[in-house]
Amino acid sequence: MAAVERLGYVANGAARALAMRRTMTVGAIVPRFGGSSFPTMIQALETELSAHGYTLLLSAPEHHLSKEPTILRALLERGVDAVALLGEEQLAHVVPMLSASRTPFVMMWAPPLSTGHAAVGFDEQEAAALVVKHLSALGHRRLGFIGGLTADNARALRRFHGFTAEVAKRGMTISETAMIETNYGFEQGYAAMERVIQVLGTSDGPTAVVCGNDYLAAGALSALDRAGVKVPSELSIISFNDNDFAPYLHPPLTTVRLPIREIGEQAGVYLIARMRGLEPPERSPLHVELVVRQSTGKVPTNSSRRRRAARRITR
Amino acid sequence: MAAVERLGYVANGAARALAMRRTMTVGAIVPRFGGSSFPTMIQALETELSAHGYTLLLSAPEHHLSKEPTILRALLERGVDAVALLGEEQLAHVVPMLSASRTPFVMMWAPPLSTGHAAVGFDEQEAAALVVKHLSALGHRRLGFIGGLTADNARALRRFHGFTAEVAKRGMTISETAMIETNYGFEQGYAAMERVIQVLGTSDGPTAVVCGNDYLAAGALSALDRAGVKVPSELSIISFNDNDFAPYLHPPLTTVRLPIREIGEQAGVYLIARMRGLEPPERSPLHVELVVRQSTGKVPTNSSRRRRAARRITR
DNA sequence: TTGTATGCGTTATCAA
DNA sequence: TTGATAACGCATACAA
Repeated sequence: MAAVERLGYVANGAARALAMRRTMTVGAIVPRFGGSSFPTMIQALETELSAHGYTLLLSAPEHHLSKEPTILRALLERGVDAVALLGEEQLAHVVPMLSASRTPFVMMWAPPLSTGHAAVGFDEQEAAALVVKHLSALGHRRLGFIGGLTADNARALRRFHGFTAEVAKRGMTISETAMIETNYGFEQGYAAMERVIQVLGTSDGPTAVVCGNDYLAAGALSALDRAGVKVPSELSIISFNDNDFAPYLHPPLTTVRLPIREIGEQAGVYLIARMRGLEPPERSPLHVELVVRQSTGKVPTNSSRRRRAARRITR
Repeated sequence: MAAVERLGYVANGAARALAMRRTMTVGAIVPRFGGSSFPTMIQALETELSAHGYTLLLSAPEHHLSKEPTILRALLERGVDAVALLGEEQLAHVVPMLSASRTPFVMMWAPPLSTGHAAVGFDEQEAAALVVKHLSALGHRRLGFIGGLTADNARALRRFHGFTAEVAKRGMTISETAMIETNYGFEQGYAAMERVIQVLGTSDGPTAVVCGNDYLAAGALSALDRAGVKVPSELSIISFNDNDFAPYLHPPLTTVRLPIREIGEQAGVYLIARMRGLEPPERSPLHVELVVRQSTGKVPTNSSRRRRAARRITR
């Protein structure tokens, strides 16, 4: 080791990889990486991997389903020992290629058991249900939803389904013009809320709107502010908290906190076990959590007024 | 190629790297990656690299100056053809190791010529000066600054210096209690602004506060909202726009837009040229830009009142 | 054009 | 324990 130090010797990983038949490298394919909440997940993944001597090879295609098999191929040619993918929707060639090369892989932010492959995620529908329940408890009966594009985003789709299912289950109604699908982003949230504002107070108007993520929520809040609509007394907003900043918005929103860091962490743990030929440890389910930051937002209804009156009497 | 397709053949990159003496891989060391504005930069870098057949090996140490030479070493052992570093402050061993292995490297988000090494960044002091000039033009005379920790963050330090220098140059004054250094973050911005609120209206109180990035700004806005302070009529806020969301806050802030994506892009272009043994193209300087989103925020002064009166008379 | 041998730097195997 | 040697899979230079 003294000689190593003195001569500045650095091992040749290519030669080592050739002889050992492993590169101590893990690939990740994460589309639309910048401007999303994926970096948090990737940071956690990288931390876990590097703690065990692995290095992360990151591919960040600009478009999700960029049709080229070349991305995964490039990773496999680099000899990655395992691969982490984003989402369960993968191009047809992906899984076969991975299987053919006997490369362990895991799908991140995907429903655990749906595809038959290893996946780590949380129950997005439950998260949406949590939100609807909360609004229901506050007395809201008519809701809107500003969410991501469901066509190319399975996560947005699950949130949307969770939302509509719970609304139906509770006999609540949906404001048609306040059901908006759009790209994630501030401008998009702003534009969407501008449309919702048109129907506020009308028979189609919602008393609460669920935002698919905090970028949308921030934009929506801006639009409401500009229009002079009071949050949450005139319209309640609640948001999925992809980026953990909705609770700090102005006014702070009630949110569902999503375990994003944990996805990366568990994905790392899983892959490391697989690469070592060990049985991956039982994964503890990831929990979503409602974080209430608004004290108001309760919609007074006749029945709740009656209950309050009744309570007073009992005392 | 038909046989390749049929047999599912995938080249062995390790063997290829051994023979070719290059891996077509670039390493990046980017500390505190999640929750920062670095992902935008990295996405751009990766896009540029992958367009030329290179793959990105990402290291994301949790702490900036994690004392271990092992991070760079791991990258070099993987045989990266080039390395991208964040910032100009590097551990003593970094540059020597890179030079010894004759690995091209570039420092991202660093002042272009200060270190004698290749660096791509923008003039952060100019950005700060732009902000101060703007506030000065609005009539502000007494400013505060809520910024990042300057001790371990050269970028925050440059912004701070640019701010104080321009304030001094213009004969403006500084509100001592409104000069706050803290970690970037919503909570931190909130807490910092709470302290500033204490002195608002007093002789030490600022009429405008510059926020070191948009996380801080969002927190600060929340604190102001809670305290019932009107923005910008009672206190103006302006922010460096690391994450491009300050313009969409509530109320939208005037910001300095920073060319973050462009850093990654130029770093990629530079490294690719170096790896090919070509002379890197002349780099066009990266420009910061003031984005005004607040129509108000003007502080009425005696002189401006006089001017307005004068104008009225002229008509 | 097609085939063959050698080197790349390490690990692993086997013999001493 | 130490030393020599054969893979590892590809690129390249050279020969046919």
